[in-house]
Amino acid sequence: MTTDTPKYLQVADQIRARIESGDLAPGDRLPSVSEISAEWGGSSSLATAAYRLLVDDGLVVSRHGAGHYVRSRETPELLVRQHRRRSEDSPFGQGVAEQGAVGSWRHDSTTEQASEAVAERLGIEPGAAVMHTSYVYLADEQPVQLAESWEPLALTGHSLVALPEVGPYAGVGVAARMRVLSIEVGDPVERVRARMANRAEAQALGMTPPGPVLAIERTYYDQATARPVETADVVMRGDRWVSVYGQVPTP
Amino acid sequence: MTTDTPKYLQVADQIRARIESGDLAPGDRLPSVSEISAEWGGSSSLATAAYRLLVDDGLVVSRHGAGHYVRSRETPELLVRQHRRRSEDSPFGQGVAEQGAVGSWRHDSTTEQASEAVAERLGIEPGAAVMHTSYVYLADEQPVQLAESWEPLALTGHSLVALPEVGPYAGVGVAARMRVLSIEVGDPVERVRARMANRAEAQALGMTPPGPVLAIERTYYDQATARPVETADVVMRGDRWVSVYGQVPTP
DNA sequence: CAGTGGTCTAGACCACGCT
DNA sequence: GCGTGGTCTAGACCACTGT
Repeated sequence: MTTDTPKYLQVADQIRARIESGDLAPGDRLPSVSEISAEWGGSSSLATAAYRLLVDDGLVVSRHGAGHYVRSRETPELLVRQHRRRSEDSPFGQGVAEQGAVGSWRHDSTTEQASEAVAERLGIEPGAAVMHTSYVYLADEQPVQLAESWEPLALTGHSLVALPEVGPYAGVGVAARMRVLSIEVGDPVERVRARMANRAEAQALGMTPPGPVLAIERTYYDQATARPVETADVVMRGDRWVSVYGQVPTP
Repeated sequence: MTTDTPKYLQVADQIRARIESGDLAPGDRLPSVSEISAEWGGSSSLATAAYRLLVDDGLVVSRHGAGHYVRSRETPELLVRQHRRRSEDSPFGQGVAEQGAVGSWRHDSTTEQASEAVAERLGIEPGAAVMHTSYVYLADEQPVQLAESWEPLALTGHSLVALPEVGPYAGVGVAARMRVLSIEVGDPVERVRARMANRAEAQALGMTPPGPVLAIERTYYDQATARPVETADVVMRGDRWVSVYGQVPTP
């Protein structure tokens, strides 16, 4: 009864088992590469390959010159994106403020002709005029979220709120701005995906190397007519954000 | 002016550059390990290490005995996970059926003592008895979704619905099963994250290499008492699933 | 069959940290 | 200084594919 699983996997599995059983606690130092070589025979590459697996899995951290250690369970501070009813704020400001961080953003608006995809999402004809705004959101000066937003210009026309981020209605969120036009918007529809950041996003979000992101396609509708009034692509660092939907019932 | 970047990284970077520039197209065969050894000198481990990086990055696939190939960009049909109100089905069945696929699942239930994390989410004492069920969901025989579910045993006790997937109430979803106990559950609260699959998940979901996943922490509450009745960790392939929240208003 | 990738050995050299 | 991990060599053997 020979085992056909490679030896370096056996080594890794044994160490993993000792970690998961609690035999080795977070922060504990693991056997050195040469200790493993002595115990299992073979060359140093064996232990190195085993540790590489565990490091890739995030179970172990290696400190050059000091040894391998069981990773301490640091759950990085998570920013929360609460999808809340009847909120007047922009969804971004809420979560950041609740974490005690300082939120801010940069933006850039231009009018363009709706692409086929945007037109589809806004229920308008391709080529119709839309206001396109790009956002970069910062928490404590660190970019953490990107968004591209589109609104039909036919809706906001030449009103005070045509430019989302200019004038008295800057930064208050779609719901409040639309109310100026006597439009009531309800909860948005959000389509959430997980994917890898592309290079531009990774650079903008300071992710080296590129990591997973939450990509949300969000659309607000006029509650009276069910017509879309704003659609946006929101991209957030997967390691920093949780997007929350629904709420605990109040009995 | 020597470069201090390791040689295997240089090899990997050069191949990556050729792929990203389009010089090497998806599906193209890459230089063999021995060809690289001949070109760069050194042993086969050099090329092997370089290819390991690229494979881990998802840029390259290796076929044992056949060579390394530029990964082809398959964007498969997206399955939709609709988070819908007043639904009696389990959330999984809906989306799959709408895509014309055949959904099925495997499961495995055991009773255990609640861990600290699970107890926190269920609002019970750590160590209290819970029913723990592991699910693997398949669409057209392909595993596409994993879930770990916990329910307080104090709730379902020795009733017909203590085992989620046994008896007349198998596969109908939490809402319908809880109604048997005269418990009305509302919409769940979902906390959505994006992260990389760990190796076990990647293997279970057939993701080679590990890719981004949607990780959803879902909790159902008793609407009358606001007490949690079920909590689950759901993991879905990020390249296959969209999770949808909210709905277009009906004027 | 020849060619390929995956695993593994035995050991060398270097960069790093003080466990 | 000495032990540590990270890189690298030269090559062996096996498992797999048909490029």
